[in-house]
Amino acid sequence: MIALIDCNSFYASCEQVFRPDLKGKPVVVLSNNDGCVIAANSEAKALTDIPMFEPVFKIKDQLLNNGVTFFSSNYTLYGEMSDRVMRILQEFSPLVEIYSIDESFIDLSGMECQDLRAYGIAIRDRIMRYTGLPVGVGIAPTKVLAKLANRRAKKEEGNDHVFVIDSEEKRIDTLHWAKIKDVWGIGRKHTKRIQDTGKYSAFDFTQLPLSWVRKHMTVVGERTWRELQGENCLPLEHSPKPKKAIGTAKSFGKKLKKLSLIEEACSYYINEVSEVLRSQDCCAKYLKIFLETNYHSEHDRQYYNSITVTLEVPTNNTFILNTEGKKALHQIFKPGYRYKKVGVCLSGIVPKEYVQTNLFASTYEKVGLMEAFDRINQKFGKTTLAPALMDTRKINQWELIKEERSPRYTTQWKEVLCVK
DNA sequence: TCTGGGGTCCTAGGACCC
DNA sequence: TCTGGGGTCCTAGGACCC
Repeated sequence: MIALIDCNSFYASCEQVFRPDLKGKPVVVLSNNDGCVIAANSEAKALTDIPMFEPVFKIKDQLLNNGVTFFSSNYTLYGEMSDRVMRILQEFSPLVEIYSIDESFIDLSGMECQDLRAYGIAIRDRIMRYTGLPVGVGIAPTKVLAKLANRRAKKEEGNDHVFVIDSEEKRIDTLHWAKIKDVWGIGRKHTKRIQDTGKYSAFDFTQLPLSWVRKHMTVVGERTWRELQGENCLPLEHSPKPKKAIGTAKSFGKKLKKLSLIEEACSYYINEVSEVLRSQDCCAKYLKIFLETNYHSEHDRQYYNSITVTLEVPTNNTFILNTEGKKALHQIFKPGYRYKKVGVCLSGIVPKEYVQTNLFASTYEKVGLMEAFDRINQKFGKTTLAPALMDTRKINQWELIKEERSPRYTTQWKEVLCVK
């Protein structure tokens, strides 16, 4: 058996943990740049029908009139709260697959004879007691069924956020209960295609011939179909796989026309992604830089361009990547546009001990330089050392807007909650 | 005026190899 | 006149996830 543990309205719940005055009140969390709603707690969802990813400016009045509290996203806080939850889960199973910031699959094989519902309740209660975060627990023989069980745990009254599929009757019953779009792995496009054949429940989907599923939804759809019948096709991952691509691209706080400021942001992102790359002991062969204007805006002239640089020798050196990135950016930058976003993406990622060197390469790396660079930044703070191109004093000229960010309660001494 | 960010997997088609 | 057979690698596009 597999359990899926998922935090309820995770970002909003994290904010509420440190603001007990907001208990039982509507809370929403906004995306970067305070652009869209990305999380809303049940009170906020109940109050108004808040569509996720709706631009905030369109619904701000509606939210304010209903006394909803807003937060800008505070990923430092959410990431650290997530670590706490995942550590607790390790007390319940030797195998925990962290699937995302707010959910994990855990292996319960060998425990089938136990009272799994009681076990699920114990997980739910311990996480609440240790972190203050509410979670839902779904337990079933496969991942896709565990996802459905988790959904039912939360949505159906009387389950107290724990639901177990441990018999054929419960499996069939849950498949009838679930709509097609509730199935993990079936998104908007496939839902529509399936509904066009006159099928509406997850059960109906399992009655479609496999040949149809295979033809229209490839092998990915076939796995989902099989998992719903109780056949395991998606094994738990024992260890996190190294990333195949590492990228970052954020909208500027305001539209930028000047190349020099875009350069700053670009070097900042390169610094960030190369640090992630080094943390997994890898090097990258390709560096992609892209630049874009605001495609939502009708009156602005539009421009998008990207360039992928093939590095002579795969590297994770911030300085080499910065030099290459700057050259690439100069090639695609065209004056006269109001730019909204610059992005960088590293790919062709290989473990650093397998890097294929090049006899004629002109780059020369100082051994140990980046290790020292990272250690100093870990000890004294994120940008204690940075390439000169990245002028941290100018950051406010392009950085994202986060007007309502809560304190970083758990990671900054100066921001620790004070109890009187 | 203001519209998120970071990923994965699969397939088809083209270019190329011997 | 007749024009093979077995591959790999890369990219773009589509679908999905949180």
